[in-house]
Amino acid sequence: MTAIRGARERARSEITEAIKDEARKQLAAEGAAKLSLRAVARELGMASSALYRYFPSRDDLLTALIVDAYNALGAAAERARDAHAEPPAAPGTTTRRPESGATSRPEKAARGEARARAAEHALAQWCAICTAVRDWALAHPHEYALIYGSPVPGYHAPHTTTEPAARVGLALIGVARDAHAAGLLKEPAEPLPDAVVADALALGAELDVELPPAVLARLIGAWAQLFGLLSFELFGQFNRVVEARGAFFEQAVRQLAGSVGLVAPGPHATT
Amino acid sequence: MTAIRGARERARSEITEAIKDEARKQLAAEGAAKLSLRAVARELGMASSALYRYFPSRDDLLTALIVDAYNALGAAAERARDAHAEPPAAPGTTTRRPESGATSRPEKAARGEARARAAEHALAQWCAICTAVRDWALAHPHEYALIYGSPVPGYHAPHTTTEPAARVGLALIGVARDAHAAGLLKEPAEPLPDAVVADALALGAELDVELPPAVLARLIGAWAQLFGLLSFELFGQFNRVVEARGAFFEQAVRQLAGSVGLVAPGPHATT
DNA sequence: CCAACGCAAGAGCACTGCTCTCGTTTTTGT
DNA sequence: ACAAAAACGAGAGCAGTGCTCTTGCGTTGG
Repeated sequence: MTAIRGARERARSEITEAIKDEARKQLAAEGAAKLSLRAVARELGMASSALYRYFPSRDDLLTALIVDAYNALGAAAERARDAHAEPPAAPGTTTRRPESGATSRPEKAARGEARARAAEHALAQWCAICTAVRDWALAHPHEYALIYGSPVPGYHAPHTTTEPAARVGLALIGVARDAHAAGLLKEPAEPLPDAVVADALALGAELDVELPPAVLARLIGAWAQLFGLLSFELFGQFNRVVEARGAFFEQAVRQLAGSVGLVAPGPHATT
Repeated sequence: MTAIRGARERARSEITEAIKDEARKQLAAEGAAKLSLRAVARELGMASSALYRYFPSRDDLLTALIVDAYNALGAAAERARDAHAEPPAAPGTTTRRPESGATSRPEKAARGEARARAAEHALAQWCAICTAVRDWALAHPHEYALIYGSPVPGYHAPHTTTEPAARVGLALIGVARDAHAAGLLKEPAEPLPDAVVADALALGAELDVELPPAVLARLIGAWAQLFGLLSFELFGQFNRVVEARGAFFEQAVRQLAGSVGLVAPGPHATT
């Protein structure tokens, strides 16, 4: 059955993967523009024409690489988020504070401290996602350029790319959603154009996420700024302008978190 | 002299310009990747080899186009800024307010109103620059992709591009500088990493501009976000996410202005 | 006036994406 | 189990590319 007919299909998927691997290698070495089907075939020891059995055109190979890159980046972001997932109030796992007074402290203060810890957690998650995205981009600059640089000329993103492309955006929105559900989000009070509100509501409904339109709008802005910063850094726009790239990025990301309402709480009270 | 020997040189510069024009046409039609020297030569009725007398390689042609694009974009931004330049308190030019009471009003209130008007002007200038940049980008998407998309593979920006590339950034910084000089800038009080402060100070010294490091850092962030927004809009990342692109952009730009300290004053007082 | 230089044209090289054909191998239907 | 059908690999070939080299023509300057 699947084992017999699988022989071919497994060989096919293996070769497909080998082609993509070799293509990725050339991509990392020379960039998307210099990726050559013939060179890939040559390196794999097959005729160039045979490659067309696996990818009907060069653009299709690129599309496959794009999807993979989106998924790799999205996976990196989600991994960072999950590594900073909120621990379910397990005692003893985090920094144990002196419990000398037992429950003598007013419950309100304890709650406030828990809130502060949760808020800090949300902020850490936000920063972790952003840093993971940056790390991935720095490690795979050409793949980053492939997905966030100029689109290839005649190419219109097929539907298969839109879902992987949304993963980091969704991760960021998720952090905000959780914070909002926990009442940790300071909603910005600003007048919003009706059209923007409509877009935000539609987006919130489509993603099934409960967030004020203003927050959603700012999230999209933060999303764009995140990749604006990365594109500028990777594409050389920061040359002779920003030298401490990492520190600047960290700083900008924290400010970004603040702009969507994720505030870093002071030790006791947030002003 | 220059008129006689200019015969050749004028012909040369004319042909150079014709080549760039035709290249721009193909760029706008098909994108940078499909720009072909042979096609340009064909369209101009000359042998492809003749073209190499004017541009030693395809990358050099692209570089010339990049410089031109940076300059066109920068000029558009500066034009928008100058069109919204602060009128030198010429009476009768702006909305004339009723002077019934002559100088009966307290001087302090009049000054406050002038400050509010100036602040509004700075904000208008900021928004005008950003909108002009967006308009240019929407009108010349491929040229925008050429300068703010993925860099061409083997290509490292020569020194001639750095100056034109800085023009819109400088325009934005100029607005902030003027506002700061007029005492209209609300400096953000936030802890800044030392390395970022150092970069900001170095940049401020190099540009000879008096601005607090925090403002400069936020200006760079705003600069990156501006082009992050545009890249996302132009490269299709906003498909099925943001529909009211213009309104969203306007809104984001206003928020950006606020983040660098350019506050839109209320009719009488700023909270 | 003639050498020197700038210029245009053509041929040619190595490369690309892609198509078509032609055997071979593997899968599948009966 | 055998034949039909589908998938596959290799080669030749087409049109196109960037770029180099050589050749001849025209203008420029000593």
